[in-house]
Amino acid sequence: MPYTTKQRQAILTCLAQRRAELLSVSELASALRDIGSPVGLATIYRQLEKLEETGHIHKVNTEEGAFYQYCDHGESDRDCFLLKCEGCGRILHLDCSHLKPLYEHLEQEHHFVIDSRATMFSGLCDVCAAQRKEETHGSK
Amino acid sequence: MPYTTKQRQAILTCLAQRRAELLSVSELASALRDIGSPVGLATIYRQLEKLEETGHIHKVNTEEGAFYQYCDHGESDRDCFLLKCEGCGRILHLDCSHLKPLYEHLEQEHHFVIDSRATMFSGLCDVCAAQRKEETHGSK
DNA sequence: TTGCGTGCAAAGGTTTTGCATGGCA
DNA sequence: TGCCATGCAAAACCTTTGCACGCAA
Repeated sequence: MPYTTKQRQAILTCLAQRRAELLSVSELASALRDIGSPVGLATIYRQLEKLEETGHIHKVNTEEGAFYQYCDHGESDRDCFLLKCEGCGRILHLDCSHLKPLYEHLEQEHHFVIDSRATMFSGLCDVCAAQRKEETHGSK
Repeated sequence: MPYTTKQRQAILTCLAQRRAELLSVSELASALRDIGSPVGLATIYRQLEKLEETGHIHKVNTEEGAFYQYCDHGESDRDCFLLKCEGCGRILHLDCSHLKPLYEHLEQEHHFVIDSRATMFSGLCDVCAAQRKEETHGSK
């Protein structure tokens, strides 16, 4: 492990505590400010790059920009399944046993190896789907 | 179909002719200049957004920024499944009967409605997977 | 003490926006 | 004629870089 500075520590801790979410750099910056450990933007970018290289975190590029996620070192054979709601913009995590068989099928039959940590399913969460359905019925 | 302007036409033609590649906005702009149909940057961005909405092209967000690719899949109400190769960056289309049941499961059990046109599976295509495997064996 | 990490501010690049103009239906 | 698309330039953003200083090993 390289240097351990309090900034690096704070960044990693912050991401670890909110491991269920994907954080943008600005969200991370304000989260750090909120817990009383403000870190300069340049430092955040530099540390995130290093943390990604060392496998501590994962970077996800989306339509809305880059997001960072704590990486559970546990050799994550667990199905990590990301759902992005197009309605409210939130990113949900899901453990679902139906995924692995599908991925195996894709690999064996279609010769494509899925990277589940980088795969983001887009759609609507229950709240937004219900809301949209209501709107459709409601007017016009 | 909305207006068909020569700029829109030029952009789509340019992407179609180079459908094997992913083009960045600046690459697209200079390609348009090269064929004698220069288009303003703002217009390119605005048309790309529309072309993406109508399903004519794909937008790919990568580490190196956004890229655009012509979509061969046409209008089709058929289920269009997208695979993005992290190795070569290309987007592959796939018709696979295993996906629909999964999506139904997600909707019924996890209350998440998948938007298959917006969902991009990330991973490695057969070529890149083989290459990577080779590299791993080869050195170190 | 040494060298990497930090913060600030400036630079760089990309994408969006405002507004007057132009062209298709 | 009425709209929408266009082009330009400015603005807004995000990310990187240069440099002097600070702090962990």
